[in-house]
Amino acid sequence: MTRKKVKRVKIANESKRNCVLRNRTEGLLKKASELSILSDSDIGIVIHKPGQNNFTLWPSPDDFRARLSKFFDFPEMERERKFVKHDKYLIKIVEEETQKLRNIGRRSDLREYENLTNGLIEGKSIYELDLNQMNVLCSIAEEKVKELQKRKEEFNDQDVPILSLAPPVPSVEVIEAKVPVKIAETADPTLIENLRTDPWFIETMFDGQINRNFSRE
Amino acid sequence: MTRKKVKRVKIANESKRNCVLRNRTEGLLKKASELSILSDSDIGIVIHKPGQNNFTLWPSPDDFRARLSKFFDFPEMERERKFVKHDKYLIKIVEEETQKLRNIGRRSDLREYENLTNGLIEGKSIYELDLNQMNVLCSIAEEKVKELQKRKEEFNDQDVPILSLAPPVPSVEVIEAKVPVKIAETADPTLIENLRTDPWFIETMFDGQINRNFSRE
DNA sequence: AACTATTTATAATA
DNA sequence: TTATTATAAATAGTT
Repeated sequence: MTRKKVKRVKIANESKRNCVLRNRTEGLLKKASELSILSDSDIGIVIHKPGQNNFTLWPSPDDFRARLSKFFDFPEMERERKFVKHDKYLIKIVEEETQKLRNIGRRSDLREYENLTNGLIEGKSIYELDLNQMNVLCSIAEEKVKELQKRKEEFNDQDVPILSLAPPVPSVEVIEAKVPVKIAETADPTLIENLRTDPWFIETMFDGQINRNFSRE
Repeated sequence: MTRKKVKRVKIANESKRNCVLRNRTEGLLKKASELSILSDSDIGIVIHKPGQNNFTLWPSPDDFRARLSKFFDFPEMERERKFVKHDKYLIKIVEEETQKLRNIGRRSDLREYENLTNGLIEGKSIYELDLNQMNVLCSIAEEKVKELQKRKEEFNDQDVPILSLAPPVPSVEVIEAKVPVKIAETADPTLIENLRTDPWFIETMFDGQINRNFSRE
């Protein structure tokens, strides 16, 4: 029974991760088959688990190659490769997250968070953030950590990789903040540096925004 | 609102078909994104609407190519291309269809139908069927047509492409039938020939069984 | 591999 | 297009 909403984070437990890979691959291929038939289009899918030398090609490798070569028969598309648009569902997820925060009845840095995520949608990388923006994100991230820790106590869930974010750090006042708010317990440079390189943090805050979708009318 | 169970047939109405393509493509990419993150694997998808010179690549074309080239870095896989296994979900769908027929309290040709679909699962093509097998399929197909016509009256559904199967034909006794049953109103050679080339029939009876899945452990 | 409580996807509609 | 929502389908945790 789907007891929890799915968290968009790599599953820590390996056997569970492989189980999800098997089950969801089947689901994905079914969806692809349906889409292909219903809308009369050709679809090719490749799935690879890094380090496994193990590939799934759908449909058969022959069909897959045929579909690919059709694409490569259009070399003029090369010139358009830079036309990249964002996946709609990712934008939607960010909007929903923002709305969720709003509903919790949030503080003044919410507006900054919104600006931030809008900027990210338009292509800003996490490495271009200024200190205050990073602090805002850290603040929100920390709340997420607390939520997760609480949930961990409730469910003894072993799949939430929150350990890398502990322990709590002392508070620091933010200098040169665009939005002059005091952000408690988040501005420690070590924590920020940890976060900058923490895959869980990046995926939690920015989900798959690095991934992009390409489509040409 | 999803008012109906989805039929695995090409949608006749063009604007609806395009709508489905848009909506379900988004869904498919979302699923792919989730699978990729949750199970820590690389996925590439190409979607092409024939005649449109319009390709969707996911993730970005660069990422997509990178994932592909990883695959082509394993030339020894060429030797294993013939190892093709059937999509589990297709086998499941056939089983469910068979079960549905069984539940309707079916006739003696059900066993033949089962043998038939088993054969198809093991690779037999629709063109290898003998006359009786074709008759059995036609018999069942005709019932499906009746169901569809009934449903059409109920819902005035313009998307069911059943016209090509009408009109009804006179009955013929089957010769050399493995299972000696008289199959009414189905054995007219013209109808059979029509069916053999009717895409709706092929897709309805055999769904996506032509599609195959390749996987190597 | 089967079950089922939930979440998620989506077909028709507005 | 976008939004809504009733229903169908997928699936996480469990057995």
